[in-house]
Formats: sequence, C-alpha cells, structure tokens
Amino acid sequence: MKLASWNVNSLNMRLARLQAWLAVHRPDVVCLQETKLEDAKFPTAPLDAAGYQSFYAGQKTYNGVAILARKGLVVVDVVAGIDDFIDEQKRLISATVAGTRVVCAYVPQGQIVDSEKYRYKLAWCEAVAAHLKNALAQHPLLAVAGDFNVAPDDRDVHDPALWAGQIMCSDAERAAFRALLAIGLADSFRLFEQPPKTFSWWDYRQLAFPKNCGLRIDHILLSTPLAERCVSCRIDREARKGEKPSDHAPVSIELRDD
DNA sequence: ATGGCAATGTTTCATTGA
Repeated sequence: MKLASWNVNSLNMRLARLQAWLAVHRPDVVCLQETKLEDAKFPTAPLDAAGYQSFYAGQKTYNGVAILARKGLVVVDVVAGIDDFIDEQKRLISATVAGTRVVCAYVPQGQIVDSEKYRYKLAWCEAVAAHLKNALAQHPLLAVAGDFNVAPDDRDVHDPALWAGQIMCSDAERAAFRALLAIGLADSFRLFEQPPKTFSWWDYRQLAFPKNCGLRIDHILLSTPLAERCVSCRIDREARKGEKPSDHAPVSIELRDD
C-alpha cells in the first residue's frame, strides 16, 4: 500500500498538478490539506475519473482536508473533526481504508510564538493527541498524515540558528510533536537513512526553493505494526518545481503487504 | 532596510499562510 500526504495550497489551483502526480505515482491513499473548498465545490468527478474516491471536510478560503482512496478499496467510518474539541476550522478527517485507520491532519500554523494563533495551535495539538490516543486504542493499524507545521529537530531546518525559537521550531511546538509520537507513533521519514537537507516546504519568496531554504513540516506518523511494514518514506521534491507549484512537496510511504 | 510570493474574497487591497 502506498500512502501520500500533500498540502496543495488550494485544490482548485492544483487540480491539474494533482491529477498528473496521481497518474505517475498511483498511491492507494492520499491525504490533502489546504483544499480551500466548500464541500459542494469538491472536484469529485475529475478525481473519480482519475480512479479515486473522495472524502472531504472543507470550507471557503482557508483550511480544508480530504482523503482520496483508490477505487476498489473499502472505505468505512469517515469522521470529520476532533473528539471533544469544537473547531470551526476544517483541519482533521479520518477514514478506515482497507482496514487501516487513516487520519489526515492540517495543524494550525501559529503565526508568531506566544500569539493567540500560537496558543490555538498548542491547544489543537493537545486535543489531537487525546483524539489519536483513543484512535490507536481502537485501531492498531493507524497512520496520521499531514501538514504538522512543526520541524521536529534541527536536521529538519535549512538554517537552525535563523529559525531557533521561531514558529514551527519552538520548544513547545516540538514538545507537542513529540507528545504525538509518545502515543505510540513513529515519524516514518526517520525510519530510514535520508539525504541531508531534505525538506517538504519552501517559502515562495526569495528563491527559497532553488536555494533549498526549506523546512520538513509534512509528516506521516505510523503505529508500531505499520512502522514494521514500512519499506520507504520519500519527499518528492520534483513536485515543487515548474509553474504554479504548491509551496509544499508531497511525502509518500510504502507499506509491505502482510 | 522588517520587504519578498501566492491564493482568496472582502477584489485593485487586506488577510493569511509558513
């Protein structure tokens, strides 16, 4: 099974790119963030034509998450939102795909350390930690894929001194990320030897991408039984190239069939 | 020198993202 996660920064703007990427990589499951589309406007027909079922929770302008599953895979128990946490913002959707519980997450960005949005980010992560603890108790095969807006450690930052203590790198955010791992999840990227300076997001400005001034903030976390079956984790830098890219690149894993 | 780029709707600017 191949599972991917991609913050598309507007599915409307990125649909053609997504279709082309799906045609080449043929993942079984894709988690999308920042679709920025109300549910009535989700492009189910073109994605159906591309061979995918769509499950989504969106809103106008901001946020929006979706899970795509290759046609033929059985999908049950689709639920939007976080247990015991009322949130106007559409940032979490879960579905069981071919027996694996898949959670697609778009963690708040947080703007500036100690801002109102930063406090919301930390509260959101705390609620999601509780949600995932419960999910793991019910589903030993659990994958959490998304844009976490946290660079877990300095290897995930192009210039650690520049970013020290800044948004996405602060101690509290990194602790919140580690708290998710502590539930019993592994950062699939770190299960393998990886090229140094591998990132998943680059600012649109200042030639950040060609200079590889990026951060690794998009992750796929796996419960122990899935981590044991994981044979690869890659970030597709190619998808960030060319005209009108998303500012994020997709991350993909492959799970051995048992 | 506190900007820069991109997407969106409130649209020819303000807001947000990261």
